[in-house]
Amino acid sequence: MTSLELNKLIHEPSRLKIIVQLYAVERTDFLYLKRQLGLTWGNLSVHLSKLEKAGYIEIKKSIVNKKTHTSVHLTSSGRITFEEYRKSLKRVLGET
Amino acid sequence: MTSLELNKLIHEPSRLKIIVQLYAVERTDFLYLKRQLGLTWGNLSVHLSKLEKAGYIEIKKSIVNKKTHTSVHLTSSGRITFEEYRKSLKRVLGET
DNA sequence: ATAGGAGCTTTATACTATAAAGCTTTGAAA
DNA sequence: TTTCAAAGCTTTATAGTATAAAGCTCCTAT
Repeated sequence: MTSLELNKLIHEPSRLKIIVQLYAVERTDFLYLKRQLGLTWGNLSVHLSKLEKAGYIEIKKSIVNKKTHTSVHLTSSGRITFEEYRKSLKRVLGET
Repeated sequence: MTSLELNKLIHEPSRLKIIVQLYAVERTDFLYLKRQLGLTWGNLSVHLSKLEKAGYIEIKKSIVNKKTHTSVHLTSSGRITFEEYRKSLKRVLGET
């Protein structure tokens, strides 16, 4: 049963989608994620903070055209953790 | 994004495992699920109630050897909903 | 100067999962 | 024969989490 544990931080739908996106493109920004996933500012902000705190993503802030610009990328820890999550998920789903 | 919605009732890890189990065997009992998934009485009880309320499973109580015996089976609605959930999940995971 | 919007963050509320306590029946021992 | 423990749950309380609302800062246009 231990091998069937699903990382809850990643399992949450919005965060799962964030990670999947980052897994594909390596780096993206706040606004793109917001539009892509249809989240509110607050919601996305909180999710990103949690993922950052866990060390799964890195958040970089810069100034572009005099506006703050937040870009996000998956850390190798995040990448590996996601791959493990996927394996667990497959085990949970089994032969179905 | 609508097609990427994950049924939260099914997405919750314990309930997902319950459904996967039922999907495989069609009918099982309370104690088996409890041992198989390593849940407490209370926890399993609550999860089953929610799944029942949603119409995904049917709970039947009977007396076996003078003891109450709770058996559970997946309704066709539950089966179909799970299959849809699986499809959504695949779409969310995409090419990863 | 100030009004409005972009780009977030922080706080509050409402929901949900887990754990603890309780309930009922049976069976065995004192 | 009453009482003690255990099986088999259910209900209630607590603690954690997600979403929504309000707030903050910087910029640009008027």
